[in-house]
Amino acid sequence: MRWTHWQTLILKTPFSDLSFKETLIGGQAFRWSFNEIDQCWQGTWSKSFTQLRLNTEESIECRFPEESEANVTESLRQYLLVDTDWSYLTEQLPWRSDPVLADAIYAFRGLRLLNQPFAETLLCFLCSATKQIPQIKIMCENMAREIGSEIIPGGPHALPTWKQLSNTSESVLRSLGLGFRAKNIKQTADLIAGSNKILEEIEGLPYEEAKDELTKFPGVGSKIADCTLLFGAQKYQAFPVDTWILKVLKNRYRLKGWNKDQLEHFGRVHLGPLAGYAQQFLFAYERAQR
DNA sequence: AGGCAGGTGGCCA
DNA sequence: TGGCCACCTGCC
Repeated sequence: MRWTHWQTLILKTPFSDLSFKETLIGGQAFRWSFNEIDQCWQGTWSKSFTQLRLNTEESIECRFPEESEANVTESLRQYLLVDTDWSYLTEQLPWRSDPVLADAIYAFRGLRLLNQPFAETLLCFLCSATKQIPQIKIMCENMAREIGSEIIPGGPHALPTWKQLSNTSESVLRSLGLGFRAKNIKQTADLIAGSNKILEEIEGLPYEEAKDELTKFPGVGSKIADCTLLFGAQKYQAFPVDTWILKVLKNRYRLKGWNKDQLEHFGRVHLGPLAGYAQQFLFAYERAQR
């Protein structure tokens, strides 16, 4: 594969080495890996494929297969939200009165949320139930390879569309290692394929309504709906409570005995309209201690 | 070798 | 409402 020359992308907010890596493979996206031969990160989203490396902290370099669509650089800029002022958003978080959050922000300075395609985000997180990140990545790779379309001739495949998934049998999905998630994905695919523009409509709804709609899909509960809205629809008030956040809240915030609904409510009230961004810091911080 | 992992949904008190 | 459990599969 022939690559374009490396281009520089200036970032409004710098990364650190740690936050760059955490942003790509920390668990909000499952389509990035380190290419040892080229010594850079590579990943796919939508119909795009790119390689990235951290240049200075204020900029990254990117390149694309020569056959890429003309707008691929702009697509990457939107995916990475290069013009968003993440340091300003971080300032809005209640770290001044919250030493746990302050520590997490300090450790992962420059961490950001990606702006992933909504449909793909839903699919990836439907795979995530009781699975660790490496396993989720394998499921996504398998689906892309066997069902998704080639992005570049001879290159990687995109994740399948919901249309492609609805044309795939549950047993084929099971053969790709999805386990009991295969049934949920198949049924969700049939619902989406049978209703024109339903995902676009949900993505455009206000947070609460979008969450209500998403949880109507089989296999999508509160946590997966919140991940989909946070990482795939830029609804930053979404506050996914998973096992790691449960640990943070129960142990570091001393909220043992609270149930999940109460903890979700606590997060929303205490962390405010950017609760999801705060969650990403807390998640990274807690996982780093394991 | 058995238990557990970025959950969800159904069932029962 | 709240607790318990099955559900696939792979990995330690």
